[in-house]
Amino acid sequence: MEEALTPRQSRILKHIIEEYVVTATPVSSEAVVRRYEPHVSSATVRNEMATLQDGGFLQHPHASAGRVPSDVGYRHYVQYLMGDAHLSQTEERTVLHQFHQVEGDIAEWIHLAAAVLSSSMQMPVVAIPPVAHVSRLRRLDLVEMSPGTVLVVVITWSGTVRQQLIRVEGEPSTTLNQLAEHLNEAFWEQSAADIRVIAAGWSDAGILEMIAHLLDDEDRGQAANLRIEGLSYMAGQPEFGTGDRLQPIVETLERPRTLEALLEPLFQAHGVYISIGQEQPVEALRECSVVLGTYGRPGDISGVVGVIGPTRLPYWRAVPLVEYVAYVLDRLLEGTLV
Amino acid sequence: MEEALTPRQSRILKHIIEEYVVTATPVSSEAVVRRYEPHVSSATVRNEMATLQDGGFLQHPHASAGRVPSDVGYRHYVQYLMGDAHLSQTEERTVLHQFHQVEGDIAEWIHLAAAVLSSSMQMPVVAIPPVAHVSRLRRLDLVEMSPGTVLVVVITWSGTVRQQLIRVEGEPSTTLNQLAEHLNEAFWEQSAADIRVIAAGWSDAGILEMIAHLLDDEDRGQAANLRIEGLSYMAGQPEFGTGDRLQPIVETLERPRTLEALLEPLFQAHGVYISIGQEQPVEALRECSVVLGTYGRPGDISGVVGVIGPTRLPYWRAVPLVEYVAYVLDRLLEGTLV
DNA sequence: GATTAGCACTCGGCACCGTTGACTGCTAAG
DNA sequence: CTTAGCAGTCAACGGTGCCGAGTGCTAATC
Repeated sequence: MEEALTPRQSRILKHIIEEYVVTATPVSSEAVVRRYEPHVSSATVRNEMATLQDGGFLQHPHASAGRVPSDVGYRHYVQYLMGDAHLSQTEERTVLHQFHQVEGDIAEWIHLAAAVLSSSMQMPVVAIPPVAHVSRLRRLDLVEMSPGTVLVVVITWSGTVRQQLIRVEGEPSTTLNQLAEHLNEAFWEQSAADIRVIAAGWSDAGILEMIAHLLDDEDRGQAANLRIEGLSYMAGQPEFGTGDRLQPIVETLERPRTLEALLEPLFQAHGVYISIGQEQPVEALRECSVVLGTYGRPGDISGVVGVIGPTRLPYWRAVPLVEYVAYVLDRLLEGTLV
Repeated sequence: MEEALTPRQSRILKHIIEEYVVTATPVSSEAVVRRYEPHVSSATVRNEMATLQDGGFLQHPHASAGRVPSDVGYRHYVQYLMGDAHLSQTEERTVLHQFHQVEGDIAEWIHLAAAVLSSSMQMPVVAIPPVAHVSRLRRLDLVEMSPGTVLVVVITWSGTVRQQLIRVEGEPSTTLNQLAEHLNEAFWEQSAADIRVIAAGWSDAGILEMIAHLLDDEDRGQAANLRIEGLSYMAGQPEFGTGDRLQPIVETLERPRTLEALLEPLFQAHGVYISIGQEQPVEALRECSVVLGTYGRPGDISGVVGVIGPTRLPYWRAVPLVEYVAYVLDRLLEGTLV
């Protein structure tokens, strides 16, 4: 274990990070003195920077360049140096106001959350609508689309709606409503597992399996609903300027599977979660960081919103913003938006 | 108007395009002779190439480079030179087989169509689920989510499901099912316009307007459902290798509005539609081409699938592939998949 | 008249190179 | 512990010259 940082070292690290995040170029000792620490000489700062580098907080691209924060440096920053920033009153009001506009529409919530985050951060965004840990049936509908084809619509406890077409052998359509009513009574508030248990000793197991499957689907259904927006912002980042650097990252972000893996731990946790560079489980995102926030009730109905960017991302803005958007979604989900 | 092309000029143009699409580098007269026209000398080909250039079919990046097809050249190619390529039997079977796997699930159809196209073409893909020109109500559901909050679920004639939360003043929930039943009877097969007319002379206009709005939504709802996938492939294209070229394009493709504009004409038409480079209405896509296919019944229920890439795209593969995928979706939509 | 060989010409790309300037690390003095 | 001073390092930059790919033209040939 290294020595703890002196107050001045902490300050210098903080300055370097905040400078580098903005300029995207290595920070020199001169720059630190000029902009932040005018009472010491650049030589002093150089000594401190060398110490910080030994501690693993900074990197040195080459001899005649300034310093760049390392993943460890960023981690230290978000844990000890950043403080807990908040949005300003007016910013909070602006965000809230936008959500007021779409109060009723679940699908729009998550869309808007993505839009707010990505336009404000100028970075890609992931947003997952509220999904239930264990889905229970709230309502079932059977609608005849054409002779022999029935649309099964399942509404889950969390308000997600899923549908699937199935074919049936020529049954009189009058039965359909009655059948739906019957199933609704029988399986109200049941989970996929429950339904499967009952289905075992049932004659018409086919449609029940389908219903159970649709409920299942929601559990692992983040993939379907998981949406990433603002990928174009990645192309604007100087570290990913060339196509060959950019392509694997965008490809990874487009694939729902890897994102799912990225978000997996979140469904247990609560609050804001930050993963920086190498900490990432996903290989291709080794030069990226994510700031994620959960909303809803962990283990029950919950979702995730967050931003993704290069490790050089303005954590001090991302964290409070994600925090606040998650908070608003939380309240929306509780139906208590004032 | 220029002279019509001689057969040999046509052949050379065709060769140059097919070569350039694969190699992405200007094609020299020597290359044409070597690979395609061994019975004439390079000087002859040069003369023909000069003529083609005068006709506007080719471009000449600089004096010591080969020729590159122009937009006019590509247009000529797809109209007269390409012929009507088809997928091989085995390719068709492969595609069909994949669709068999997900026969029941509407949402999966369009997803799969996108996956098939983008993985086969290695290019971005747009895919719009079937939307109705005029949506009619097939079924309505009212589900109480929590006291005072009701989820309105609308199933349209084309099988799209849309939902929205509304708040109501403390009404006994027993009425809710009856109310839904009542509304279902009253508005079965009605369009948004119809409902609005009736709503005018009705006491409880709020919920009716909501229902009408959800039906409206589907009309302009392409935006919500419009999905573009495989953006990462754009980063792999040599013409968009640098971030500053790539960014405006990806940004444009991510914005549903501009895509909608791009697809607008399609909802009237039928068959495969090709737009090349400058022909595009969208400014930022001046160096891109799209190959789009419609499925469904034009003017009624229809959707669009297609690929987007640099003008240098393998039209001879894109066209039959899009054609076939659209054809399969067509049949799926008719419920006649064998 | 169409084709072709031959040749001069053009121009982008690349490697090379010295210069510049931005920073650092070190040392020795304060 | 701090600081001034200085030598050392290295990326970036602009210039130069060469190479080679590929053309356009011309004159000879079929």
